[in-house]
Amino acid sequence: MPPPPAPSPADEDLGLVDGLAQLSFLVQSALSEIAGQHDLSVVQIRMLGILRDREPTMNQLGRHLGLDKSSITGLVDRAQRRGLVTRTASSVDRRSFQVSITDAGRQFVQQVAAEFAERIERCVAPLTEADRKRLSRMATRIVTTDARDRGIDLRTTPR
Amino acid sequence: MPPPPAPSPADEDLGLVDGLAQLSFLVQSALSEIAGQHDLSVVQIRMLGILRDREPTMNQLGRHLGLDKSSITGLVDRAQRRGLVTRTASSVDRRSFQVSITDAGRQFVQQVAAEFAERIERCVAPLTEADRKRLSRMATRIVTTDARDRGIDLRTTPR
DNA sequence: GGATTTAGTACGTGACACGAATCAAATTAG
DNA sequence: CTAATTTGATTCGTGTCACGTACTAAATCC
Repeated sequence: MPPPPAPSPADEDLGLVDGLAQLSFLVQSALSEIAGQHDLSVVQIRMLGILRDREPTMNQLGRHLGLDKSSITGLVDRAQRRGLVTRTASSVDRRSFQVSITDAGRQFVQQVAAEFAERIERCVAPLTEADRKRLSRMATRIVTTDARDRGIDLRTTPR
Repeated sequence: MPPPPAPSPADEDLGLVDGLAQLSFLVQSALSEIAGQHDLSVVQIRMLGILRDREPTMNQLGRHLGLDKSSITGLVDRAQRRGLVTRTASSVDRRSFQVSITDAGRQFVQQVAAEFAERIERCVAPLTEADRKRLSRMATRIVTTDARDRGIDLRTTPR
């Protein structure tokens, strides 16, 4: 949430909670803006990002994105209509499909990822190299711990 | 974007860019989940958070949220319908309204903020106290620098 | 005073997200 | 080996959100 500590003079610390909240809004809006320039939504990009090194079923994709399966159908529909992904009938379960990224989709995601990286690095420029290293470590730590906590999810999905 | 470095053994560093991206997804999903438990959306909560210590016009509110004015009408409409905010005719400009949070809205936002803080602190627990302090400082630094860069926005809006 | 800008609304469109209902295929029970 | 249940996915209806366009009324400019 926005700057609560209005009554400060110089550079007041926002506190961990508000700082992280605002940082997440910053990152998200950067992502949204860049994706938008390629006429893609954040969710679409997130999906493509997942599909970079995975070939999940609809269901698995839904779990990755934290979305209901009923949301996935439309998501994949739209992406497929634009030639970003494909549905392939599963050979083991005749009910399910494997979702794969197409070359076009891969190009998109690479382009967006590059622009995003550039943007983030610009935001992070005011930090010292040592701090950036620390920040990277800490973010990784938080994210992986959380992933572990809420049921394993890391690694690809070829199980 | 999800865990790209799959070929690692222990706790590989995700890198700054991916680490921050995933961290932002984590924060956002926490926020979304908590807001959802109170039957509110992230945007609604964000708006209420802004209105905690501001009383902007529709237009100013839109700028705070980075949304088009046409989006604001519906947003405020829905919130007003639920008794979370009010529109008050401006005394200086007969075209515009001041948007204010109601007591009910304030209660909601306080409750959500508390739960959110608790959740974030839990996520951040694996870090040492010193690291948490550093993380807070760095997040603040990034956020405030960015705000300064893209046209001043900090502080309340009584300009 | 007339032209232009500004604040907000109305309307249509489209992406998401969800829950409930549905169907077919797979799995489990008995 | 049927019968019952579970599971993968789709459809449909609803609601939020975001945008662009068009429009009204009030300010402001000249």
